[in-house]
Amino acid sequence: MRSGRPTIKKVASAAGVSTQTVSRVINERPDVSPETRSRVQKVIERLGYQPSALARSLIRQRSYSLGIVSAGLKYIGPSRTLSGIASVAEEAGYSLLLKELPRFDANDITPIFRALLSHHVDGIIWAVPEIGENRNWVNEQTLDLGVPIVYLTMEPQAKIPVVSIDNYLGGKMAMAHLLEQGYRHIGHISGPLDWWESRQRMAAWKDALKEAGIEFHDNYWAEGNWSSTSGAQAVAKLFEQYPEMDSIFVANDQMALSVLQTAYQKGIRIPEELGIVGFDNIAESAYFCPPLTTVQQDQYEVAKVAVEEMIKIIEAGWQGGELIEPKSIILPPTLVVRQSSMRSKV
Amino acid sequence: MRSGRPTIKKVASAAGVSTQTVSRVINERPDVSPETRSRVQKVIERLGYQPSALARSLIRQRSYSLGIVSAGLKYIGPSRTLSGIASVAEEAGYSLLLKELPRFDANDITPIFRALLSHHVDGIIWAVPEIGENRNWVNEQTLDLGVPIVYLTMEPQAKIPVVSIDNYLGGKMAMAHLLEQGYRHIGHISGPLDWWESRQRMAAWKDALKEAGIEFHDNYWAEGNWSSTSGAQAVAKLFEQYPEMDSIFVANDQMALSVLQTAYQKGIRIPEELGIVGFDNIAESAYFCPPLTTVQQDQYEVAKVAVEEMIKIIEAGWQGGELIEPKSIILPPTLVVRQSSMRSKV
DNA sequence: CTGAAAGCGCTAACAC
DNA sequence: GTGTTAGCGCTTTCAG
Repeated sequence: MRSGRPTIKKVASAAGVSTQTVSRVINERPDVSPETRSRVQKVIERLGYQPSALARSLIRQRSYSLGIVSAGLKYIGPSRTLSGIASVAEEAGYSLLLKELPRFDANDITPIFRALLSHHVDGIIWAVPEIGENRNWVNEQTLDLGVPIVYLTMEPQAKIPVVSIDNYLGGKMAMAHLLEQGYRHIGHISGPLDWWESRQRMAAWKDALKEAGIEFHDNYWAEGNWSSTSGAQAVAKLFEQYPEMDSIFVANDQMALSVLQTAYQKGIRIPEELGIVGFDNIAESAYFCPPLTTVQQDQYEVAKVAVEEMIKIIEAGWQGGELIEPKSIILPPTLVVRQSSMRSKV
Repeated sequence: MRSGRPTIKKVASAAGVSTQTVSRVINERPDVSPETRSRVQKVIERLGYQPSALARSLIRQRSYSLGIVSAGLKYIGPSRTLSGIASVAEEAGYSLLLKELPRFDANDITPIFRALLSHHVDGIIWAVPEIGENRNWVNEQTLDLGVPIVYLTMEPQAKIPVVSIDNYLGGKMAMAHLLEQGYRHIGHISGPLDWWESRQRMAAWKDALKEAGIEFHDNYWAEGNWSSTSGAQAVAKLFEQYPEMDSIFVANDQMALSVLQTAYQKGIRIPEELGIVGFDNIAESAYFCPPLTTVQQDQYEVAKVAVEEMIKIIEAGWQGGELIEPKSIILPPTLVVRQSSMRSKV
């Protein structure tokens, strides 16, 4: 069988004290005599004793662990977010229990919550983008889990803590830049419109056109599904539907990549004949041909803020003080200007 | 305070039975009368009772949870691996405790193990690539954690369970393809040479040259650090050092991307004047200009095999049967041929 | 078939 | 300062 980790009992008997005294030592309580303390310390070292987080969680009714629900980890966005969550949580002394949804639009979330709660997590970070109906449960009355939830990437709502990038603002920044560069026939390749983020980015495009006094037509945009493949199809459609088009605001970098490829194949010069702005600033986009102008979202910052918010809520609830009024936090993206949109060299 | 989840006691008293009867019901033991069972079931439903995984782990000395140690989650490789681990573990009924190392070459792994063990994980999957000295501890005598460890992406060793892609074979496949296409002056851009994977890929390049009777010179290769930026520098160096070069085997797709960009800027035609093969098959590589030939590693499969192996070891150890002889599992990659290396159109 | 008692590893509350 | 008792939520004997 297993070698068996030492328990508090073993340490106690090896040091010739009671388990309570050992407990006091490992919790750094003041009421232990220096001699006893150091004697116990030595035994702990020698035996390589490590207190059981499980037993502690049970008795303290506090686990110092967070449940993280994620989806699409094989994509770069979600994994960057997770990476941020992991490092910030680590630093704050929280462990992470990870659950990945099999699909973005997974509806049956009950087992997820059950599993997380059965491990007594102190809070849950819902790091799944808002898509279609996949947030319907948020306001259900039955949703009293007894632990706080912080949501990432969803439409801010009253009484719910949400942390997200301002996708609308990002779209506006992209559009302002294109307009400033003198482009007037700006097309749009959107993400799937059941995604909240897609709709935000598209709304920014529409509003920017309107505000610039440019007429809008349904031929001016096409829907993709974030993949490069869908981007290639969307841009082909746009070239047909909108021949005067002189630039495109593309809802992510992967799709923008295939726009560049298509333009290259057709001999269309970028940025002279066609300006391109993407969204996300993936690592590769600085090395596209030509380098891609794009809206950068700082996923790490989102994660950091989310974890900090989570911990704040947990501590507040636990100290019995009045509960924190849940608030939404929307972070601004930044525009990274590169060659693909620099028509007017300054 | 918290609403407080119902405990087995509450269920028991609400159903008018003892706690073990409830226990028997939730564990689907046969020795409960149908009437009692259904009565208890109903109370469980009504109260939304969920047994505490913590308490269970404590008493069963078995947590059904795995510790996953990862690094560089913001990169696509590690996150694809994690994604695979998450879904396979989920399916097998195991929870995941995630720890991310702050750096790839983090040396102080003791706190990681302590944290994981304090949560009574049944096993640990070490999903950190082998770099420099970061595996020195593997064979230390002190490393008797009492739980099995499965290692990903490292040099197979006796008595240690390792799951990895065959990087050497991948390199050989890339080289065989280039040679078959008639390229003879094949350069190499390696990853950082303290990475085991880099060395494997580079060794394949060298050996393939040798086997093809092509002389080798130190001017024929340059070292990168996986990033596109480093790839740009490396290829610039190669063009200088090795003017006759007619093709390059690049150790990952990101660096290959900047080779394509450089060639484009210099007006070098690909694949006619310069053949390129990458490694990884990231999603974007099919949309590079031109589309990139590359060696595909199936990270998901690696993850799947690793989790299955882990569970096998756990179950074997737990059932008291003789321990499984640890074995290494090396999976073959596949070659994805695209335009960047298709000099001889068939 | 069902319940009572003991205990997983730890800590809170009280004694001494 | 230190030990004793009780109990977190559950399961495992062992009676009945």
